[in-house]
Amino acid sequence: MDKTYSPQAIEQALYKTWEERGYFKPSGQGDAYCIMIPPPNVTGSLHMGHAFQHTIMDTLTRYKRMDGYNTLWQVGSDHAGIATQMVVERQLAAQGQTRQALGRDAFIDKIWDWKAQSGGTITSQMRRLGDSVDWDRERFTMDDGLSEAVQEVFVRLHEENLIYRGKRLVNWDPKLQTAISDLEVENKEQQGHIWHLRYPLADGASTADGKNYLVVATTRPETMLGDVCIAVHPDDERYQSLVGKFVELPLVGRKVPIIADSYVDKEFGTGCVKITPAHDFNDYEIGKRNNLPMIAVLDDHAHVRAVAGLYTPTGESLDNIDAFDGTLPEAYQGLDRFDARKKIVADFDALGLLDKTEQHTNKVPYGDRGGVPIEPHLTDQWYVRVAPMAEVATKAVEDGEIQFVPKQYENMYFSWMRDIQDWCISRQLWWGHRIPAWYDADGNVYVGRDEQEVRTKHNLGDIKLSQDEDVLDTWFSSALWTFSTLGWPKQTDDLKTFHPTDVLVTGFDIIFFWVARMIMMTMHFLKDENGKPQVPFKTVYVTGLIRDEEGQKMSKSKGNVLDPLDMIDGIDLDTLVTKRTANMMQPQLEAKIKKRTQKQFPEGISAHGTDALRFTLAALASTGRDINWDMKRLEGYRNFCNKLWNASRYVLMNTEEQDCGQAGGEMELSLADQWIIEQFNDTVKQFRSALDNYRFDQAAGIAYEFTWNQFCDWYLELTKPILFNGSEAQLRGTRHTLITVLEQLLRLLHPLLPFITEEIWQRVAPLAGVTGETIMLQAYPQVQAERFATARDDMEWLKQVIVAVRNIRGEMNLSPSKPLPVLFKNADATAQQRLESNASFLSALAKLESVTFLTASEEAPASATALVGRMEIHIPIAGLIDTAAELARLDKAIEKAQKEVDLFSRKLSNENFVSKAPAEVIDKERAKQAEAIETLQQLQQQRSKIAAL
RNA sequence: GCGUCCGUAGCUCAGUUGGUUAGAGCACUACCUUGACAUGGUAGGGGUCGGUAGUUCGAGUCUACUCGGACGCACCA
Repeated sequence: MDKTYSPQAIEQALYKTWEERGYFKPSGQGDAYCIMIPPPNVTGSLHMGHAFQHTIMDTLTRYKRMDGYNTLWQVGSDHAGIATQMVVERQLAAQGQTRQALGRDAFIDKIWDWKAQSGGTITSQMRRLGDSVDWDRERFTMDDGLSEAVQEVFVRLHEENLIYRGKRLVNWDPKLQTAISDLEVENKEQQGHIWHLRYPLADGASTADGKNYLVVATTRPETMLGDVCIAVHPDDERYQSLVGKFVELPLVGRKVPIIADSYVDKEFGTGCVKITPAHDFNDYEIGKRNNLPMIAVLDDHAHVRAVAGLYTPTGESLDNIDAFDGTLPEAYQGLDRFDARKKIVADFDALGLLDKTEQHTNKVPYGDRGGVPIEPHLTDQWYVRVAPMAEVATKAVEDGEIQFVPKQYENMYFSWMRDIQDWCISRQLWWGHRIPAWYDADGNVYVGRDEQEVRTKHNLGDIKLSQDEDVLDTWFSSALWTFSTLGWPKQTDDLKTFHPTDVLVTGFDIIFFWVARMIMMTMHFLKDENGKPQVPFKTVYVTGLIRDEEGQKMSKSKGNVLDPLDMIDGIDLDTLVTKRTANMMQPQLEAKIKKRTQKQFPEGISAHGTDALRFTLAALASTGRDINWDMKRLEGYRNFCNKLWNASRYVLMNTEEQDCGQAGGEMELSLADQWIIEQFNDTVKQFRSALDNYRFDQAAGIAYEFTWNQFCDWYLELTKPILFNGSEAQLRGTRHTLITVLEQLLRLLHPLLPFITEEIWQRVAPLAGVTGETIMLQAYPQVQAERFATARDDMEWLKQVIVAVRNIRGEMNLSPSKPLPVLFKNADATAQQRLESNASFLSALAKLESVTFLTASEEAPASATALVGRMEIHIPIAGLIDTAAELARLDKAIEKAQKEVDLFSRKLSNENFVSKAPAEVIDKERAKQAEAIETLQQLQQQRSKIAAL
């Protein structure tokens, strides 16, 4: 083996072998264990958050696979409707083309081209991360099978009246020209204005205080073109007498009524609200409640129309409203919404109808993709009636059929499910699943699996039909992921075997988008043999966000994004800067990002390898918490890998071509051998329990502690005296222990550190008498019955003695190379036995020259001392050290002991404590007090002895 | 406005149902090229757990209030 661990030399070749040999496939044996990958965007790339989630999924998958389960990690990607279409449109724009010019079919072909070209990015990244997914089952939301599932679900839901089409107010993105769901709207706080407009009262009416106008406050004056009434609170004494009367709508010259509705807040603004049902969600509700018509004044581009759309409260078209035919004032026709706003304010001002203008902070809805303000817009859309499905889905979590880890996310889930809105599933895009609905010339709609089915079912003969132009929300297909990937609507063996799946690993940000909808859809369509709805998964492990060192979210515009592959392979500064500043939408940020990057990574990033990255992510994965990324941790865990590598080198150097006892022969296990076997057994127990409880941070800690602090620091050192001086039987015992413990340790660590463990295991396994092609398919270590209980106690005690001697050496500044004579006093029979039978360990690790036992009556010479229990350790200091240093050392120890004595005395002299605390607690405190007093006395005696010199 | 989470050593984080003298990694100090490893070894320094008030024999751990930060939901004419 090379002296230094170099991940780049081993990782990729190993993965290739694993994949080629089909190790990632379900074994077909044992209970099923299945994880569905959250499908990443097919044309995207993996970021640190993915690396994090994939580490967790792969760790679980490898653990369960080794533990004998029929394990499937299902892989695939989604088509990311808007995002992908935007990317390709941008490419077209760069060539001076538009999708409209290209036409629908040609444009979709372009997207498939783009998918073919960029779709490999993610899969190659996943291979670099070591993901043990079954590549032969890779699925894509737009492939034939999944498309069939989408269609089937749509048709069936429609038949069940759970999907309907209607003209409703939706969130409309005027830039992307499509509807989006509530979830895709981000409310941004913004400094704006609120305008107070005067609406003259009609028919000579006047307000209580004698004015001939009402004042309404609005942040969106341009919508006044579509006002249908003024609303006041029914209890508002200022306006009660005006209810039922009318105002003259300025600029448009329509008369609209004054109505009473308790939605209005008397305290806010003037207490009068203009109502525009076609342009505001609250107004829409008021309109429906009060049976008011709707006047839509903006078109799909959010420009003022020439002729407004006129509708009944439920969305049917009207020719006119009270003789108003919809024609809007010429002055505003064709104006963009914001230009219209300016002009309307100016015109009110000119007419003396602008009462006042105030500064106002309000929240403006923005589309999370297009980045422009969303316009509430009346359009025909398809909806899923989710309430009935939500009820079932909520109950599944309430009843514990599905559990969130950490549990607190269940609250978030419940709060969303409680007042869930119907889901707008149609999108005015080209890239996606085309809605399986056809229209005849009269606008009648027919839903079916294909045109032929529709014609047959509805006896349409050969009349002209045209399919709905729209596609479905990407999340509609993602919602079917757990069962569509397994072959549904066919009743496949895979479905029977792997569904319901076991764990879903995902970020909290898509609990609503994805998790909740998956639960609803799955439970609606999949039933077990008793007809009971099947959950898609039993556990939802929710991860936090990976942030940068300063706790900032990683984002392209901040220029603080880290690519997991750069953690693995390393990257030089220039390349990193180039990467971070490429394709900036805002070029002015470039300089800032460059500076920041140069400051953060003056030397670039060095290579750390996949294993170190994975271990770091696991170690940082405390539940339910965001992770502030820390390069130092990554470095530390690369060092850990190096440690494991070199420890293995040591083991191999001492076992290769040696008799490790595999062929029989007398074998004697040393105390250290026995101790490490028990330590390892404990570690297996803890490690498994950590994984079973999704505590990857603890698992990493347990692995680190055992490997470095026990196996390397103690055990390997303890084998040296035996390997250099042991008998045949002892050699065989120690070599056997070395190689078998290492072999098992590698198996234990494999789920977290797949590459390094496989690489080493290939050499180690034969020496340990283990056969098999790969560590991946070896049995996972099991907890064994305890074999060497006393060895563990003996060794832990011996370690204390060694540490005590080292401590004296360190504190007294004695050269590490100088062997020291040591005298033991007050050694009881057990202590003496422990010391005598392990003299070689003691001498080697504490570097001793001689060991002497003093009887009770023998006086120790002037010494530096330490206590282990009641036993005194003396290292004669004559000629070695100055007494001042030893006095200082003792003073420190005395101070500490004194503190303890005080603490326990205080506790035990507390009447309340003694009378109320449980007896066992008191006994424990008493014992500790006695111990502390004895320690203090011994130290004080020793001090006076030294002081007397 | 409603709700959730977080605030523990210089930094990043653990700390299970309240019970020893609060832990780890990194960073720091001293010494050490010892035949697995300087991506190393040995020893060491460092926090009273955001604040206040409570409950309790006992609180980092429970309660209330409070300060600071993150997030979710709702509202804003």
